[in-house]
Amino acid sequence: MIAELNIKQVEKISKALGDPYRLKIMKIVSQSESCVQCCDVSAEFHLAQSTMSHHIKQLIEADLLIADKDGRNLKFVVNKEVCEAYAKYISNFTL
Amino acid sequence: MIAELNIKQVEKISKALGDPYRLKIMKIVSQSESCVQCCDVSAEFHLAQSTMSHHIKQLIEADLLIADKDGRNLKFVVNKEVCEAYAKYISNFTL
DNA sequence: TCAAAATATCGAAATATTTAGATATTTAAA
DNA sequence: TTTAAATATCTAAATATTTCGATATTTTGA
Repeated sequence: MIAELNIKQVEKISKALGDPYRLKIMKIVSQSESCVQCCDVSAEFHLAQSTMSHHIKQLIEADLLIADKDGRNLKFVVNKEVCEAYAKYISNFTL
Repeated sequence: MIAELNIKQVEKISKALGDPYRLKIMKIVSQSESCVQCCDVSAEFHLAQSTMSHHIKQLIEADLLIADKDGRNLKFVVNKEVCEAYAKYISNFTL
């Protein structure tokens, strides 16, 4: 269980989510049964490979995705704890 | 009750939250008992008035704050429904 | 070992965001 | 009615982000 996000983390997560491609990546990963790889996600977009790599890196650095290098592939899943902690932080604005 | 946010709205809200000043504004407004005004918030930051105005505008345009012009003041409160809808959208990444 | 696949990194151009100062607008109060 | 207060808008500079192409790295498979 993640304690609480600090404001710097919330800023970074918000920034990571403030892009249409990265939001779609989150959706794809979250809706997939198993781990997803970069090349799976890339196939869905008309973006250069280096651009995709950059977007995915931002999601990983914001801790929204957990990545695991598997051979020459990079697999990832949604970091549920961080998503929940972030959602909770936002919800607290309504108290 | 707000139906569901679409991805464009989520992107806009995330962008609005991806800035330290705007996050602090949300915190101040959410923690205040009553309505808050621009000049109250401005007092907390070392930013030009035009810059504050710009930040607040972004929060209002993202529907995170509801503003109400009261004489020469602009009062605002947190838009709880939108915050909840946004938090829910994020939470759904963990399903 | 060599070639191909998957991803990462670097450099640079294009675009977007942040910020402040100057000025405008609107309203309240003297 | 004049002045001051609160906020908004415009412009331009500074900074950050997005994107791509080229190249590097790592690993698998022939």
